[in-house]
Amino acid sequence: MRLLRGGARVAGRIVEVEAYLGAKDLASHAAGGRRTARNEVMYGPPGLAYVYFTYGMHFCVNVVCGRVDEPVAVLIRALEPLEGIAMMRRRRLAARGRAKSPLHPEDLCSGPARLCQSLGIHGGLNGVDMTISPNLFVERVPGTSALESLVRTGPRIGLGDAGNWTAAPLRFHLDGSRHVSR
DNA sequence: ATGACGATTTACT
DNA sequence: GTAAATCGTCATA
Repeated sequence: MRLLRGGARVAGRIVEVEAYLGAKDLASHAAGGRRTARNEVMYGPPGLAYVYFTYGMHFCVNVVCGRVDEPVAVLIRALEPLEGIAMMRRRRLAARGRAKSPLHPEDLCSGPARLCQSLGIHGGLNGVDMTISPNLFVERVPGTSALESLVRTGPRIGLGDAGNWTAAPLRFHLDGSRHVSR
């Protein structure tokens, strides 16, 4: 699968995701059935983009996957850059201000907030239909498949204490990809 | 009204 | 490994 940003035509292959499985998932923004202005689109139909702002400075993007009123979503954590790499680099450099460390190709989209910088994903895209919108969509890459043997699983990253759910193996990434988050 | 806390990134010791 | 940056959101009062 790949994530594509329209207009400037910037795209990447999805190589790392995390699943958030509804009201029972204590690590989810919708844990316990919490429903607020911020997470409202998680309760919408599948295919919507749930874009949220966090840590006072970063955006992250999810694909809503559950039925209406079921807050299931998949957080896109990393991409392998495919198109518009020069644009990605420009946006990342701009977002970092005058950072000192070098910006390697594998630093462009290897993290949920990094990929949002590279693709120019912001709060204005919250709620867009990713199956239709020319601005932001996900599509299958012809001739490819996520073979189970190439996908590894593990605990989700960056969670606080989420009880039983803290260590649930709901992070999935392509084995051996240099573009997954560190 | 207030305060604690992030589904993170970056730099520094 | 530890810590700073930085502010919207949410629970509590």
